[in-house]
Amino acid sequence: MAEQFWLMKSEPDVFSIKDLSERPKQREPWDGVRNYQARNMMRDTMQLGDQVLFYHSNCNPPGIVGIAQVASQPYPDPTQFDENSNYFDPKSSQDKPRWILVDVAYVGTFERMVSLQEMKEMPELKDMRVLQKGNRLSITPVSKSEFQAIAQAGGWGK
DNA sequence: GCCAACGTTGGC
DNA sequence: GCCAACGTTGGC
Repeated sequence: MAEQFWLMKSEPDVFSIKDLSERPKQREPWDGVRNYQARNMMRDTMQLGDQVLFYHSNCNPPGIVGIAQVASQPYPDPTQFDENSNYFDPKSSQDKPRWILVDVAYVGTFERMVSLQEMKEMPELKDMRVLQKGNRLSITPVSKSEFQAIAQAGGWGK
């Protein structure tokens, strides 16, 4: 399959790209997703090695701060079984897990953040899913040209 | 903190 | 299956 690209949102107060870069293996299960569309993309469409734009949400300013990649096959999100977790789901079971995730690995941090504001001003990104009004999905597909435009704006790969 | 947009729940 | 009520997201 051709290489694919994604945007994944994370609140930096909860889990930032710096947190990812400081993990011992620079990799982390992308847990806590409790939206079926986002789950389905991790479960059904993501492939090992897919490139990910790491987006900081619910902060000031929001925007894309770096690059990660898909680092595992899909598997059940362990937090859904943990009664002490905020992400515990009493309707899920080991037999029939409801929530599926992939691991994400650190690739690099941009020289400079590409803010949401800037993204809205880039003509190459006018059709980008995450910029459409009312979009709240935490995982969205990104085209290769969109990915490249953002990476370049972030000073990546020079 | 506000609130628009959207997803989920549950009564019927 | 409809839809009102409610909860969450996330920019501002």
